[in-house]
Amino acid sequence: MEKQLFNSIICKRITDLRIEHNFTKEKLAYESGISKGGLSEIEKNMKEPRLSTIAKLCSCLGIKIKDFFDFEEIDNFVNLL
Amino acid sequence: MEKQLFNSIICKRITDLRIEHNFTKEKLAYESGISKGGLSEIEKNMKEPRLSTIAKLCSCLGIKIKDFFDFEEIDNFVNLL
DNA sequence: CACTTAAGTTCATTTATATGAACTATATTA
DNA sequence: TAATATAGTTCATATAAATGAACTTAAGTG
Repeated sequence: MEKQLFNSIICKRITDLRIEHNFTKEKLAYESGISKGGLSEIEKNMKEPRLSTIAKLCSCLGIKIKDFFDFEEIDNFVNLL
Repeated sequence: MEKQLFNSIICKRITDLRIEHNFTKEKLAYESGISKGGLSEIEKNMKEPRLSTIAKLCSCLGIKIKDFFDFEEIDNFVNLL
């Protein structure tokens, strides 16, 4: 089942950052300390990642949480909540 | 049960912003479209708010999500994840 | 071709959050 | 005092995310 629009851009953001940093799903999951099955389902927009999950990913990718949420598409959708 | 340190500063952030904007828990919950019971437990650090919940609160408070995560204490704890 | 390895997906189970109703506490006032 | 209203809390239930194992897929290689 497809989740909401807001979640879909968050999940896409994870994929974009992962590719940008040259990680496979498997590697990012392992090094972040989350399950690769979970990351797979998140990137396919099948679940909404928990905040603590996003924090682990950010820590692994070396970016601040506020910067995770600082990207173009997000501002178009926040108003729809 | 007390939740992790990272979550505690996120929950405190919600309380701080709510007070700053002169909302009661009841009013913020109602206007954000979340349950007041849930908000109560979040502010008491009994649960980790979902990202979509934080997004609703930010929308109601009129702040961007990236700014929600832009505050002093957060940088001290991200490295501990 | 058969085998191995790496990457990704699926799913049953465990664990956790969101809801809404019932409850407590406090203040106000008729 | 009894009644009402407002704010906040607790908890059973419903719903959803995280895990880990089993699975698929594809690439490479003896």
